[in-house]
Amino acid sequence: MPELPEVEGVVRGLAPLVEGRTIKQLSVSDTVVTSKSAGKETIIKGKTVENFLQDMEQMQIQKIVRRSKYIYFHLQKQDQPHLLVSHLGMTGAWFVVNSPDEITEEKFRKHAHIFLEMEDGGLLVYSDIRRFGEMRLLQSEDDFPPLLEMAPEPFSEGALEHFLEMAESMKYKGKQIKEVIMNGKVISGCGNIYATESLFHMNIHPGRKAERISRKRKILLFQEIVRVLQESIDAGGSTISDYRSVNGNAGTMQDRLHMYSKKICTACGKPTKSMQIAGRTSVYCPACQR
DNA sequence: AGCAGCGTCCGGCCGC
DNA sequence: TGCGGCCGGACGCTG
Repeated sequence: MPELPEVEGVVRGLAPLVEGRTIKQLSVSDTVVTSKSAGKETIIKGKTVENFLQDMEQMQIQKIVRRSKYIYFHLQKQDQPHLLVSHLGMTGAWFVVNSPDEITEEKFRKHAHIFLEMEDGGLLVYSDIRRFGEMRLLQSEDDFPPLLEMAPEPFSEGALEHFLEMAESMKYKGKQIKEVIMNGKVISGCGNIYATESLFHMNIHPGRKAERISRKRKILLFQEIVRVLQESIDAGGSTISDYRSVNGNAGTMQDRLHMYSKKICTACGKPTKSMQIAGRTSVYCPACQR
């Protein structure tokens, strides 16, 4: 389940392989064609398959950057800038190969959906087992307003201030802290894994109301989130279920997790508990976290 | 207007 | 072995 560190790993892998290259032609899987013609919004959002294929042709990939959990492909065609925004959903992955057979893991090979063929050879493939991922071709961020509402990058100046302002606003102060920190308008890139870990390290119960946490502890919590995200980036992300970096590479952060998917608290040895917060399973230690 | 809650997009995996 | 139920980012819709 890719969160900020995993997406960062994908971007770092992808950028040197495809920046500067031009998409000669492209295709999508029969599955996507069939689903889309049945009226579904499978992977390719806000465009027909036909228009997507036509518009993407001859695009030059200028730059690839991460923004929150999204991958931004800055593109250009006939001097016009475009932006391909890719979200990996639960099970999305990118591969740079010569042929789809080179995708070694069967489930990713079997669920390869978008094929971008480069002018100078090589194939950029998007695979997505559950098809929860998204691909949007825009002129710029302005074409898709939710992107404009994202919180600043957590490592950037102003991110802490933004977090405090949001968390202390009327809208969020009555909400459970885990829901607040997993909200992309409050903090960028913190999903279930890193929210769970940060709250555990801070001994904060995930169900505690935001307003019942002092400003001082909120600041420490924010700093802990940033630290955990950075630790995970340095470890290459967490390889959990279907996350893969470019070409199927794996990270090691899953070995450094202390609470996410644990049955026993790694601090006190007592059994953990789990509750639903904003519809998501939230694991915590009732003894350590208050 | 704004918000809570649900629907959407799915296959893997678990338990019976 | 077959099969129903559960899981989940984030937008979009509904009441």
